[in-house]
Amino acid sequence: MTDEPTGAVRGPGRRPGSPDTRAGILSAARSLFAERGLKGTTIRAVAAAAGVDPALVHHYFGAKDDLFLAAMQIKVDPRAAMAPVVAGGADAAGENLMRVAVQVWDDPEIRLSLLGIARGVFDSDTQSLVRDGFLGLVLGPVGKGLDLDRADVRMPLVASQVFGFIIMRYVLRVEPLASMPAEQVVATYAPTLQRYFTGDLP
Amino acid sequence: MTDEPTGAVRGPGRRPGSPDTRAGILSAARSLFAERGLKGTTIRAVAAAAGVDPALVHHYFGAKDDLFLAAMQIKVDPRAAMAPVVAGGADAAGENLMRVAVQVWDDPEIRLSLLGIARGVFDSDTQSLVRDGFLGLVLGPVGKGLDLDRADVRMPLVASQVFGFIIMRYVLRVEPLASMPAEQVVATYAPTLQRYFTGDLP
DNA sequence: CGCGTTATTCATCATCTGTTGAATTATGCG
DNA sequence: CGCATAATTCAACAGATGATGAATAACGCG
Repeated sequence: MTDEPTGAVRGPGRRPGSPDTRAGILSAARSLFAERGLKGTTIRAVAAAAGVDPALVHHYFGAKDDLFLAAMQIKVDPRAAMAPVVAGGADAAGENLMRVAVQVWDDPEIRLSLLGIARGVFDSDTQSLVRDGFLGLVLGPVGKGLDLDRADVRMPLVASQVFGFIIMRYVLRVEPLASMPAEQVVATYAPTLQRYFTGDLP
Repeated sequence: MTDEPTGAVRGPGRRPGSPDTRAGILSAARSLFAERGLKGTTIRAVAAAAGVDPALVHHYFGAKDDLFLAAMQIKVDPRAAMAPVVAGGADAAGENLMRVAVQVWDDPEIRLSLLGIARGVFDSDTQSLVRDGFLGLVLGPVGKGLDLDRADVRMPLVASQVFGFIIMRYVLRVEPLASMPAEQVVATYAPTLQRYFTGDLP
């Protein structure tokens, strides 16, 4: 019969050619943490989503909080992330933000960290964890004398404003997310947002 | 000696003149749910905050989800809540919203339901619970033919936008909430918000 | 090949959590 | 007063959860 011993590898011991289990766990953790928050996500659920044993999660990442912090580590240079927005000067910032916003919205990793805070998906303890890690990421270079100005802080603030609207409509189900004219929303906000970049707003 | 048997009432049985235990439980539940979310709040924590036994919580409210829904029940007539905003017509809406916004921000009960959704404090399961209860509250009268227009839906949408900014600064600790010029923020947004009420925005 | 190292699972523990049922005391109605 | 009813606590259970340590299998270097 077509009895291929494919899959169903049982018992302990190293697996033959497993690609990158560590990345798989991180990916699964990101999705689940973003969806259900810290307390709502169990190590077992992460392990199941990654197709591994819960013990392996601990083996790689230690305690649950450590896994969470690891999942929050997005490798985005704030200066680079800011560049496409401020390209063309303050005049184009509003319009540029529109494209960046849609981009970020479609990027699960960035969305997790930015929106994770903006949405406040997490309980207060978790928010402290995220905030500290995020502030370290965004403001860290400043502390190291890299001469970033406040625009780096403005980006997540402004972006969260834009996304807040979208999220709000999504949560309230005023209309499905699929039919959401994100561009239109951002364009509407652009004049106000632009003033952030010109410095007219605190 | 001054040995008053005040407090420290041990053992089962009815307590002498307990004021309103049920309300105390609800109040504690509101605070904790707002602070830590559904999954982050335990029945034991609610009971401890209310100074009663966990079993009593179940006795009054049944399952945890039932308690949560009970805690979400805010007795606010959306038409009445909307009135001070739309008073004076669309021209004054932006300014009126400023006062209402500050009011709502200071009202823990309203804040819990409105911001609870806006912040997305809760996991996805919880959000469904909240959303259903909230939509029932806001849109229920419409279903019953009370002829509310979309302004009732706009209010939480707009308010969440305003509050979203405040929350964002609070979470990121750009500056402490106490020194936040809420009026200035709302005033800044007023022109855009106003267009919601005049119907220029979807 | 031999052997240390790494990857992986299994079984298990201690703890926390939601929930229940019995026991106990006050209240109020007749 | 006597007794049903409501209020309240205690003890306990079953399930889930974070975490650990031993066992096992593949890998890679000499």
